[in-house]
Amino acid sequence: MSKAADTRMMILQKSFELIYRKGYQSTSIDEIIATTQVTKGAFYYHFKTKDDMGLSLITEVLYPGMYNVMIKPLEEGKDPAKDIYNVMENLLNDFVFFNPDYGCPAINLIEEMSPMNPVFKKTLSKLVKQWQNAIVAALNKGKEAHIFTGTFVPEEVAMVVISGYGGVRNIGKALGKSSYTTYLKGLKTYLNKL
Amino acid sequence: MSKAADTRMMILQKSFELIYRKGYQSTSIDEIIATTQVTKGAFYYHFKTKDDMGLSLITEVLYPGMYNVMIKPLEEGKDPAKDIYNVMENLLNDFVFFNPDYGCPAINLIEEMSPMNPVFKKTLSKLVKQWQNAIVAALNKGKEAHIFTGTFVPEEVAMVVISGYGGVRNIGKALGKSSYTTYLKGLKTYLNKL
DNA sequence: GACATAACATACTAATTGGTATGTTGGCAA
DNA sequence: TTGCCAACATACCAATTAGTATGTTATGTC
Repeated sequence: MSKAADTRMMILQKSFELIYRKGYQSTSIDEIIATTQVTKGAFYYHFKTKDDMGLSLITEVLYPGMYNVMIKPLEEGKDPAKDIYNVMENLLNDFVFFNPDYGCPAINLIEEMSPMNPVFKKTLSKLVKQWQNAIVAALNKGKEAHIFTGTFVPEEVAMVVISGYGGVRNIGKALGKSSYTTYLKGLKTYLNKL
Repeated sequence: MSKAADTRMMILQKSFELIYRKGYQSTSIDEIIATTQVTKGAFYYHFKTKDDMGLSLITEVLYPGMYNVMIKPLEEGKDPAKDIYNVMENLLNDFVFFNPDYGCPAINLIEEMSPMNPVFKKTLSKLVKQWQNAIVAALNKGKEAHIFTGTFVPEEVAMVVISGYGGVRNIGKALGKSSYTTYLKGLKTYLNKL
């Protein structure tokens, strides 16, 4: 990677951390260049506008990171109920970078930016749809393998699961990490009844 | 109500609408006084700071409004599973003031303000806890009346339900109102299996 | 080593922010 | 009718915002 690409990626990563903790609109360019030790000229050489940087951040940092944790395990796994639960537990408990106080960077951005900016909305909705598709595909694979006892609509289960994640990330900001534990127990019971 | 109290409440309600659509930090005092036709002097006569207004907004506008829709029906109802579903459907579909694009004002404020301001966090967490308690109480009443066939932990079910709401309000911002419909179907199936 | 351009650096700007200082006015008690 | 204070109104301010104009320096190519 060239030095310029290094600089660019460094700006994106540090910005990602700042925005994760403070929100997109509340993170100023001045603060970003202060923490990255990069000058304003350098910043605007790499990114046309703040939103250009924000969108690059989603596609180049958030997107790949989320794919590895939220989607890949579902594509590779064999027992959907267990796989979904493990993905969720991994997301909620094992990511030390993800703090209950600050929630999930993807959920935060959806919350803040979807109503403000249609380009953000579209970019972020892709992420949600991909997760949704991965969960539905996993459940359908499980159905074909006859490992479920009841009947259910995979799309509906996927929506309940995804919403649960987004919501517990939100509730966790107010009530703390104990929300995660309680939610995970409830999720396990739910998935086992499928 | 005195004229001064009228002015104060009018500021709170108009601010509530603005903040609901734009977020708390992105809604400026200047914009509030422009839409309320109230001068800056009047605003700062009624509220010490912006945060003072924000907190008043939560306790005096958001809180009472949410109580009527989220908690009261559960206290009065007889069939918890049905009651919980009805509250949710009512919240998601019947409130014309609540737009999928802008989500839920309470959830939005939790998302944005809990990490930034401990006073907001505490004030908002009360709202969540009250809803949680109401759901748990309703489920326990149902258990005593032996209307459930399975066994479950009410606290866990409450967390799954609350999280589901917060999450689908989030996802809905990205994917639109169809998320609500799918989620509600999944929720109904879930509640019927209790 | 000359030259071009990529990769930055510095200094500025106009607009917006929350908040304040200092007014003015309307209504009610004495 | 006078005096007083609640309830506003106006004019300002320092700090911060995203973005720009105009530099300088590093780096690869011939």
